[in-house]
Amino acid sequence: MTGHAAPGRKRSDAARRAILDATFRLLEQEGFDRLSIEGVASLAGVGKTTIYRWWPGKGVLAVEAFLDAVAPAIAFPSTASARADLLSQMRLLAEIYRGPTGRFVREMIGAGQSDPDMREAFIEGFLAPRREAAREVFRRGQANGEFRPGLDPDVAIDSVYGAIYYRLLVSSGSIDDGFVEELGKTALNGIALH
Amino acid sequence: MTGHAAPGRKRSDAARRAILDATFRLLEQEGFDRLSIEGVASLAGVGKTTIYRWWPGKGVLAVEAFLDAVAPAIAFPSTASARADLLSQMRLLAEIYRGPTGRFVREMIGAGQSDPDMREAFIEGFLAPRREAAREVFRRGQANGEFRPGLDPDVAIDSVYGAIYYRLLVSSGSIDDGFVEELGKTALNGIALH
Amino acid sequence: MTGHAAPGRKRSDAARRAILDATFRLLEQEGFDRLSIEGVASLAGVGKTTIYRWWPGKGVLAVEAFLDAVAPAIAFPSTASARADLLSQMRLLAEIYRGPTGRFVREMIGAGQSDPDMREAFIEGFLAPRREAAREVFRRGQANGEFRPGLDPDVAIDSVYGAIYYRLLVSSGSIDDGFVEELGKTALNGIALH
Amino acid sequence: MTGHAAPGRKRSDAARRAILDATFRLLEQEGFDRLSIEGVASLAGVGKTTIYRWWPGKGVLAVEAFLDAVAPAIAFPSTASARADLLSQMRLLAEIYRGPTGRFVREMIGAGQSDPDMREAFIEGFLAPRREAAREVFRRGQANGEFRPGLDPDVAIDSVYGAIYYRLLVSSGSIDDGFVEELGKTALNGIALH
DNA sequence: GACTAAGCGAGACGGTACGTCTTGTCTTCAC
DNA sequence: GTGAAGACAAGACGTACCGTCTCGCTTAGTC
Repeated sequence: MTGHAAPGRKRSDAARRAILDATFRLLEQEGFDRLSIEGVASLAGVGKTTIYRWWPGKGVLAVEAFLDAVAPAIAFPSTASARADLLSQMRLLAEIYRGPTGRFVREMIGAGQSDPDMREAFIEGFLAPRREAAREVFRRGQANGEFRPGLDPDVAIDSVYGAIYYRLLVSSGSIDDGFVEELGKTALNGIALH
Repeated sequence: MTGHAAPGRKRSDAARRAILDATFRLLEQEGFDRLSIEGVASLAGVGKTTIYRWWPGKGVLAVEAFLDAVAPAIAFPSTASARADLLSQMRLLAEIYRGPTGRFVREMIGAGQSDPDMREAFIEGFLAPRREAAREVFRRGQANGEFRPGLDPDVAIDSVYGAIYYRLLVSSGSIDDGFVEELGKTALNGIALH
Repeated sequence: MTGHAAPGRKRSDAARRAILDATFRLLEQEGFDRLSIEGVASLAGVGKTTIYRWWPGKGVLAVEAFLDAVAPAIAFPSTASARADLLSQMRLLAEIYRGPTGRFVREMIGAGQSDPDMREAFIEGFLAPRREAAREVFRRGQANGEFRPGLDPDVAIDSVYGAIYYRLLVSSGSIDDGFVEELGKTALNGIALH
Repeated sequence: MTGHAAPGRKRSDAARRAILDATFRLLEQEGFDRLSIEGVASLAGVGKTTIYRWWPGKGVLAVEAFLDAVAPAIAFPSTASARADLLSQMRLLAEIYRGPTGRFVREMIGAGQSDPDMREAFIEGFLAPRREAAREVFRRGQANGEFRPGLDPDVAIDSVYGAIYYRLLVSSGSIDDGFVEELGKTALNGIALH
C-alpha cells in the first residue's frame, strides 16, 4: 500500500474529455498531419500545459482520441468454422478500412514510423487486440484440422493481414470484396500448384 | 516542337548534385522527420529558392535523394525455377530491409501517407519496378505450371510481399531468415490443409 | 474587541520564515527579474496559495524579504554638527550602495516603476525612515544656524540624496568617496559663485 | 572598400516603421510592463522573427520606439546667462516630465535596472545628449565666472538633475514649478549658510 | 557587343507551431 | 481555516521552418 492519498487537485475529467473530443474533431476535419497541439488546446478551451501534462505529444494524443472515439466498436464473430471466421474477419476489416477509419489507420501507421511512442500506442491499443483475435481463430483452425499443423501462426497472419495493410498503405489497389475473396483463396490454398 | 532553344542560364548540375547529396546525408543522420529544406539548403550551400524551383517539397526531394544514392543497386537474379526465384527475391528484400535501407523505406512509406506527391514518387521510383519484377516471376511460374493458374498475380504478390512490409512497418517481429523461409512455405503451400 | 478568538488553524510562522528566506536567497542569486513566485514556493517547500494568501505579488514579497534580511542594520550616528552628520550619512549610504545592497535597491526602485504596491512598500519600509533621519539632521542644522533658514528641507534632501540615487540608477559614474566629498562641497556650498 | 554589396533582400523599411509605430502605440496604451513582442508583431502585421532579427528584446525596442516618436523634439535654448539657461533647462525638463513623457522615462529607467542593453540604449539615446547640453551650460557658467570654478561639472549636474529624477522615480513629491524654483535656489546657492 | 531571359546565392519577410515558463485561481486532502 | 500539493486557463517566451519575395550576380542564347 502506498498509504497516503495523492495530494493536490484531481485531474479534471472535463478537460480530458474536451481534449479528446477536440482532437478527434480536428483529426477528422484536417487529418493527422495538420493536427496541432495548439489547435487542440484552442478548440478544447484548454491550456497547452494541460495537454503536455498528460500526453507526450500529438502522436499519442491522436491515437488515444481515435481509440476513444472509434475503437469501442469492431468485434469479430465466432462460428464453428475457422476458415469462415477468418474470411469474415477479413471482410469486416476490408469494409472498415474502406470507410473513414481507413484514413485514420493509414495516417497513424504512417506517422508512427517517425514517432515510436505513437507507434507503440497504436499497436498496443488497436492492432494487437485484433491480431490476437486472428491468432485465436488460426489456432482453432489448426486444432480442429482445418489448417496445416506445422505453420507459425504469426507468419500466417502476416501473410493474410499483411496483404490488406499493404494495399492500404502502399499499393493503389482498392480493398474491395473481390480482392478479399481472391486473397482468401490465395492465402488459404497457397500459391504453388501441388 | 518548340523549335527554339530556351533562353537564359542552364540549370546548374553542381547545385543539383549538392542538394541531393546534402539531402541524403541529412536523411542518414537525422531521419526524414527532422530533415528540413532549410537544413538542406544550408548544408548544400544553396539558396532555398533553388530547391523550391525544382522540387515540390521535402517529401519528393527525399525520395529522389534516396533513389539517387541507394536504388541503383538491387537487381533480382533469374533462374529456371520460379519458386526458387521468388524465394531468392524474398531473401534479398529481407536482407536489404534489415539494413539501413529498411529505415529509409519505413520512413518514406510512413511520410507518404500524408504527402501524396511523395507517395507517388516513392511507389513509382522504388516499389513499382520491384513489383514488376515479382510479377514477372509469378507469371513465369504460372506459365510453366509451377504456380496455380487461376490466381490473380497482384493478390498473390500482396500476400507474399505484404507480409514483409507488414513486419517492417507494423509488427515488431524481425524480418530474419527464419521468417522468410516460413513465409515461403506458408504462402506457397497455403494455410488450409486442403 | 470581537470577543471570539479567530477560528481555524493559526498562521504558520515556519512557512512565513521559509518564504522570506527563500525569496531573499533567490533575490541574491538570480536577481529580482528572474525571481518567481513559483520558484519561491518550490524552494521554500510551500504551496503557491500560501504566498498569494499573505502577499499581493512578487514585488511586495521581495521588498519584505529584503527588509527582513538587510534593513535591521543601517542606523545613522548623531553628533553636535549637522554638517558632519549629513556628510557621514552620505558616506555611509555611498558605502552601502557600493555593496550588494546597492543592487537590491536598484532593482527595487526599478521594478517599483511598474508595480505601485511594491514602490509603496519599498518607500515606506526603506526609504522613508532614512529620509526622515536626514530631514531631522537638516532641521537641526537650520535650528543651530549651520544651514540656510529659508530652504525647503525636502528640496534640500532631494538635492543631496537625489544625486546619489541618480548615480546608482542612471549615471555610469561610481559612487566612490571622491564623489561623495565633491557632492558634499557642491550641495552644501552651492553652485553659483555668490 | 569592402567592394561587394551585401547579398540578399534589403531590410524592409515598411516593416521597421510598422514595428516602431506599433511599439509606441502599445507603450502609450498599455505601458512598458504589459508590452510584449507578440503584441507588437500582431499589431504591426509582422512576424516575430522580424523583430528578433533587428532588436535584442523588448527593452531596446521600446527605447528606440520612444526615441523615434518623442525625442526629436526637446532642445534647450541658450542665452547669455548660464544661470538662466540652467534654470530654463530645469523648468523645461520638469514640464516635460509632468506630461506623458514622464511616464515613459520612469518606465525606461525602471526597466533598465534589469536589462543592461535597454539601460545602455536609453542612456545613450536620451539621457546622454541632454546631460551633455547641461554640462555645456555649466562649463560656460564656470568660464564666465557665474559658477564656482573648482567644482566637478558631473557632480554639479547630478546634484541638480538628480533631484528631478529622484522626484520622478522615488519621491511622491510632484515636479511642479515651485519645486523647480526652490531647487534652483538650493542647488545654486548651497545649503550651508557658509 | 548589347539585350534579354532564367538560374543562382543570400537572406528578409509574414506566418504557424513548437515546447517551456510563469501567472493567479481553484480543488483536494491533511492537520 | 491554514497549509502543501498540484491541476487548471491563459498567454508570452524565443526558436525553428515554412514557402514567398526581393536582391545583385552570373551565365547563355538571340538580336
